[in-house]
Amino acid sequence: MLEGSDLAIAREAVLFASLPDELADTILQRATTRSYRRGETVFLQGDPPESIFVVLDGWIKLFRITSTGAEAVVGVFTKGRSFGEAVAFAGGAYPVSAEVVTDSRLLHVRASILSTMMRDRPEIATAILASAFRHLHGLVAQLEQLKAHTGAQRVAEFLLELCLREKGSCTITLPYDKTLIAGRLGMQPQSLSRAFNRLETQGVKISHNQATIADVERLREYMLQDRSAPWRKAE
Amino acid sequence: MLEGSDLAIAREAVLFASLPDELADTILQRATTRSYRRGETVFLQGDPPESIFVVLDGWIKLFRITSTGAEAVVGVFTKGRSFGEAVAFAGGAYPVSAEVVTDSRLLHVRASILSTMMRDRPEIATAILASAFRHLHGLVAQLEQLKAHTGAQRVAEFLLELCLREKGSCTITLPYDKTLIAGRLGMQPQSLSRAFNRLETQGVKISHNQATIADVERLREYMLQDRSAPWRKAE
DNA sequence: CTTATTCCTTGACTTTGGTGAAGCAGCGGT
DNA sequence: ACCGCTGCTTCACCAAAGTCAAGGAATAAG
Repeated sequence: MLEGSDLAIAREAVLFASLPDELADTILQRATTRSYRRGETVFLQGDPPESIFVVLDGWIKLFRITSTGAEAVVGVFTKGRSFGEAVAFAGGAYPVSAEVVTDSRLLHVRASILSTMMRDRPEIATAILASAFRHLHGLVAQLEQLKAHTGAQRVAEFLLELCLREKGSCTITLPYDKTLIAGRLGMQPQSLSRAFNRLETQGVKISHNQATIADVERLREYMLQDRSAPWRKAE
Repeated sequence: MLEGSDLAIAREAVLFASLPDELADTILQRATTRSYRRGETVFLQGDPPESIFVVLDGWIKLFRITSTGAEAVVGVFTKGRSFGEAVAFAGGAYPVSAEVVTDSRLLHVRASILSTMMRDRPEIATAILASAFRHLHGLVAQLEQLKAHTGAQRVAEFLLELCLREKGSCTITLPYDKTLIAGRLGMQPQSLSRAFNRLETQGVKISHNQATIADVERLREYMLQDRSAPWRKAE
C-alpha cells in the first residue's frame, strides 16, 4: 500500500522516529495516503478529529478563522511534519483548520488504531507526546517572535530558517506565495513587501520567488538585534 | 501527605479529571507539595525536565528570555492548572522558564513515576495528552489574539475572562500586577495604561487593582469588533 | 515622620505597520 | 493578440504602540 519513498519520509517524522522499526511498520501498514489539490480543505476548525496526518509532499497551512472573519496562520508544514496528534486523543475538536497550499500528498493514520495499539505499546504514547511537544515548542517560538521582533526581523528569521548555510552567501527559493508568508509572519502582504525592501540594506535581494542573502552572518546579526538597538548605531 | 483540600484541587485539574479515582489517588499519594515565595524560580528554560507541576495556590508565570534579553510571557497559571507535562516525556529541555509571581504552593509529580505507571495504565498517557492539548489550544488562542486584535481589545478579552457574569455589570480584582498583565498581553506597561484609558469609553473603570465593567455585553461587543470597523462608525 | 523604592501613569515624540487605492506584471483562456 | 484574473508592489495616510523622560502614589525602611 505504502511506497518505499513514502515510508522513508514517514519514518523520519518525529512521530515515528523514536519507535522501533517493527512497531512503526505495523502502524504504517494500516495507514493510507491521499493526494490533495491546492486549495483543498483537510479539516475545519471544530471538526471531530479522526486522523493524524503526516505530510509526504507539498505544503499544508494550519490557520484559525477569528470571530470577525480574519485569518490567523498558526503553522505551515511540509514533508516529514505531522499534525493533529494531540487533539486526536484529547477528545474535543480541531482548534484550527487545515488547507492545502500546494498540491500535496498526506498520510492518514486513524487515531482509533493508535488508541488501540497504545494499550499494549505505551511507547506510542511517548512518541505522540514528543510530536505534540514539538508543536508546543513551535507555537512558543512564534509567540516569542511576534512579541519581541519587528516585521523585518521576523522575515529575516524566516529566510535564515530556509537557508542551510551557516555563513557566506545563500540563495533560497521561497516555498509558497508571499501572501501566505505574510500571514505566517503575522503581517499584511504590503508590510512584507516593505520588510523585503528594508532587508535590501542588509544584503538581501528578492526577485520573483528567489531570495539571495549576501552575508548570512550579517543577516543573523540583524535578526538578533534588540528592538531599541538600531538607533544606537546613529550615535 | 496531601491535604484534603489540595487533593480536591488536583483532582479537578485536566491532568487527572479523566482518570478513575483509584488511579488518580495512587499518583497523588506519590506526589509532593512545596511552598514558594514570590520571585522564586521553579525551573529555567533549558533545564532537564523532571516533574510535572500542578498549581495548588498562587500564580505562576511561564516565559521565555529571548536572545536579546527581552522577556516574552507565554502563560500565567493559577489554581488547578498544570504545566510541564509534554516536555517531561518528550525528552529534551524545558522550552520556557517558570517563575512564581505571588506566594504559591505547587504539587510536584515526578515524571519517572508517571512513565513507569504508563506502562500498565495507558489511560495516563491520554490524560497527559489532554493536558498538553489544552496548552496547545491556549497558545493558538494567544497567537490569534495577538495577530487579530488591538491592545485595547486584548485587555477587554482579558477582563472578560476574569468576569464570571454573562451580562450586566461586574467588578474584578486584577489577579497580579499590571506589569505582568502587560507582558501576558504582549505590550508595554505604558500601553496597558493607555488601553485602560481607552476602555473607559466602553464603560470600564480601573482603580488600584479593581476593575469595574459597567456593561459586560457592550465590552464583549467591543472586543469582537473587526480591526477596521471603528472608523466606519464615523460615517 | 522622612526617605527610598517600586510600581503606575502621563506626556511628547517616533516608528511600525495597517488601510485603501492605484498600478503593474505574469498567466491562462478564448 | 486580447482580455481578465490574480498576486505583488508602491503610495499616501493614519492609527497603534514603543521609547524616553518625568512625575505621582503607595509601600517599605530608616
